Amino acid sequence: MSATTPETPTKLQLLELLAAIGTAQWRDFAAAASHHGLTSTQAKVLAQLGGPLPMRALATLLVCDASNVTGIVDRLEARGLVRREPDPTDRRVKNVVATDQGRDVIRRVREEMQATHGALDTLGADDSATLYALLARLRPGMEKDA
Amino acid sequence: MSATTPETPTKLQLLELLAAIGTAQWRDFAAAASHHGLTSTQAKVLAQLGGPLPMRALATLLVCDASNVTGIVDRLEARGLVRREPDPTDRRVKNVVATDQGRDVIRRVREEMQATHGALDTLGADDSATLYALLARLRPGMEKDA
DNA sequence: CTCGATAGTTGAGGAGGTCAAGTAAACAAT
DNA sequence: ATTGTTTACTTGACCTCCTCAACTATCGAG
Repeated sequence: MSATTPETPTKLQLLELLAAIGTAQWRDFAAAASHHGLTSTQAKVLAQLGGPLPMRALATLLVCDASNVTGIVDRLEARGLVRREPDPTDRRVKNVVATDQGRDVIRRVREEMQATHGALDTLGADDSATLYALLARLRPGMEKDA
Repeated sequence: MSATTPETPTKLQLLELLAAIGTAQWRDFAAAASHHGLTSTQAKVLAQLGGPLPMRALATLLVCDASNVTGIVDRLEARGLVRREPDPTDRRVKNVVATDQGRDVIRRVREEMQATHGALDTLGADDSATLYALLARLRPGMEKDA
C-alpha cells in the first residue's frame, strides 16, 4: 500500500512502470510535434528520413500497409517537408527525401521534448550508463515478433 | 561507428533507446489486443477500468477530448465489454464499468504480451531492482507537463 | 516474351481525434 | 426561487490514420 522500497519489484510492477514511461515520452513527442503543426505520425515519418527511403521501406519501418504511407507522405509533401524522387535504378520506386525545411522541423521537435530531456538530465553519468546497458539488454527481446 | 561499449552514452543515444523500447512495447500491446478483436485504444481504456470511472475522468487520463471517449465507450459497450452506469450522487455523470467479460479480455491481453514478458524474464532480480529504481526516478520528470 | 513478383496508388470504409454547439444537471448568489 | 455560470456528456462536421481489395507500371526469370 505504501511507497515501500522496491527490493525486488514484481514483473507486473516493472511492466507498468515501463508502460508509464513509454506513454509519457510519446505524449512529449506528440506535443512537440503538434507545436509545429505535425501529427505524431507525420513527425515519426520525418524522424526516419536520415536519407532517401523508398515508400515500401517506410511502410516496413512503420509496420503498416503501404497504402497508408501514400497518404502520410502526400500530406507531408503538401507542406513542403518532404519530396518524392524517382529512383534512378528502379522506375517503380519513389524515394522519399526530407527537404531542408523538413529536416529543420524535425530537429526542432527533438529539441523541444522538454519533459524527456529534463528527466534524463537528472541522471548522472554512472546512472545513465547503467540504464543504457540494462535497456540495451532488453531491446532485442522486445523487438522480436511473436 | 562500431558497436562500442557505451561507457557514457550520449543523451541522444539514451533517448533513441528509450523510444525504441517504448515503440516495441506498444506494438506488443497492440498485437495482443488485436488478437482479441480490440484496437490498442480500446484496450488502453479497458486497462484503466479497475473500478467505475466517469467519462470525464477517462478523457483526462487519455489526454483527449471528452467527445472522443463517447465513441470509444460506445464501441466497447456494443461488444459487451463495458457498461455505462448512472452516478448515484450526480445525475450528469455516467460511470464506465468493465463487465466480467471486459475484465477477462484485458487480463488475457496483458498475459499475451509475450515479447515484453520474455524480455523482462532475461533480467535477474538484481537487475530488475536496479532498472526499476532508475525508471522510477525518471518517471516524475517525464510526466510533468510543459 | 511471357509470367509472376514487387512498388506504388486509389477507393471504400472503420476507428481515433478535434472543435463547435447543444442538453441536462449541479452550483452559486445575493 | 430564479437567474446565471459551470460541468458532464452527446452530436455532427470534418480531418488523419489505418486496412483491405483492386489496379497500373515496372522488374526479373525462365
